[in-house]
Amino acid sequence: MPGTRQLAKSDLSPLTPDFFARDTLTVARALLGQILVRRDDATGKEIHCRVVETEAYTQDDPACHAYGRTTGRAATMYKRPGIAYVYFIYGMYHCLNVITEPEGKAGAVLFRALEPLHETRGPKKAELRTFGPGRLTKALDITKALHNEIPLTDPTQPLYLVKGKPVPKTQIVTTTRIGIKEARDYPWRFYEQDNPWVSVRVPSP
DNA sequence: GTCGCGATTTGCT
DNA sequence: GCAAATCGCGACA
Repeated sequence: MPGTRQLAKSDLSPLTPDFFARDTLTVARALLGQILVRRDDATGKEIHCRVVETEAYTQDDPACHAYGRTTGRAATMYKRPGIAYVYFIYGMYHCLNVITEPEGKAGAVLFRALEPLHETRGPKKAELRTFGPGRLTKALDITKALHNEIPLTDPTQPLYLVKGKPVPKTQIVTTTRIGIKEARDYPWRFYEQDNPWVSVRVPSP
């Protein structure tokens, strides 16, 4: 269909396992600007969100669930790159991560904030409250029971990632992670500068 | 089996 | 600013 403004198929191409089978910090930055798709199979409706804030967790990182552990929930972090790691926290919230590094090496990126692409109102009045790791899973109905360990590289899944426009390096803010005791000083949180959907911004000078 | 606490959010002081 | 909500997981017995 020449001349139409319909999205080209390549615009919806999923991220591949190769994208995730890299250094966790690289993936955490590269994920900014990519698109998370949530499909409701009952209605066929899809919600598309840009990734605007991430955090990295690695095997050698004292704040990581897989630090010194290979069993229990930590086992997920050693599995195939590109699958989801969803855990339940504080008795009421789920957190969404994607597994990184080659299989056998633990690593994950936590999704901390998303920008819903068809949300017309700002974060404060938004129907979809997708800023903050606990809020975004609630807004998109993401749960451990339904979504843990599903491949986010597979568009037949109700939750998956497709290619977006990467956020340029100059627009990425690098800072410390939120809500952890260990390794508080690691600069392993990344977000898109000036994006209103970011959960916690570094105080401006 | 029991205990303490967490990659959070909200509401109240 | 601070504490409550609320339960799975990991540590220890």
